[in-house]
Amino acid sequence: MTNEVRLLRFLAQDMTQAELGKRVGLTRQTIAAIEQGRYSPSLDVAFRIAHLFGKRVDEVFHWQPGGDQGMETASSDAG
Amino acid sequence: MTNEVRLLRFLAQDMTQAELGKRVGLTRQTIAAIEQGRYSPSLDVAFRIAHLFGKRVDEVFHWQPGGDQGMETASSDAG
DNA sequence: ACGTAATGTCAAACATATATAACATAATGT
DNA sequence: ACATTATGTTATATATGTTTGACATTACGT
Repeated sequence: MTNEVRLLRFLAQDMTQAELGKRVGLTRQTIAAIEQGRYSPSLDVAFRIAHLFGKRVDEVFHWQPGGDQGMETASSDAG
Repeated sequence: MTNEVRLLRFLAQDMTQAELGKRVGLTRQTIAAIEQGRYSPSLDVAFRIAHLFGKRVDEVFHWQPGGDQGMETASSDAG
């Protein structure tokens, strides 16, 4: 699970980690950890960050099936 | 934070909570709790569920700014 | 009436996200 | 040289997601 948080932060007038954290209700340490992919945030936090940058969650956070586990699509069963 | 999991599960050949849980790597209790909005899942789980139904995260989980806290948009600061 | 499948719900344990506090470095300005 | 700002990083504590095990209800088929 990678993300564009750091890039988006630079594009938003070089917003600092502390400033971003303050705006979305997180600490700067948590922002740093998220940017480095040390863990994936909660869905709620993902929505807050994406909304702040005017993006969709999937535009900010990039997930790949099997990047963690392996599983199929619902349609792969029906069709 | 509401979601369409239950609806999507019915549309997918009446998949059971247990079956959905098995496919995305969760227990049926966790699926039930998520459907009822008792808590919002992790971003990873949200991606797995959305992917299973061939939807985007924001199509499955509906979040509203201020539904939990109050905060602004990045552009609301710039102009 | 009985068994089974699907769901709701609860309590306790466990895993992970997040906060807080502290210390470190590099870059900037005085 | 010194202070300040932004960031990286660690340890510990707290909050919350998730699992496991159990028990209850409803609906269906026999």
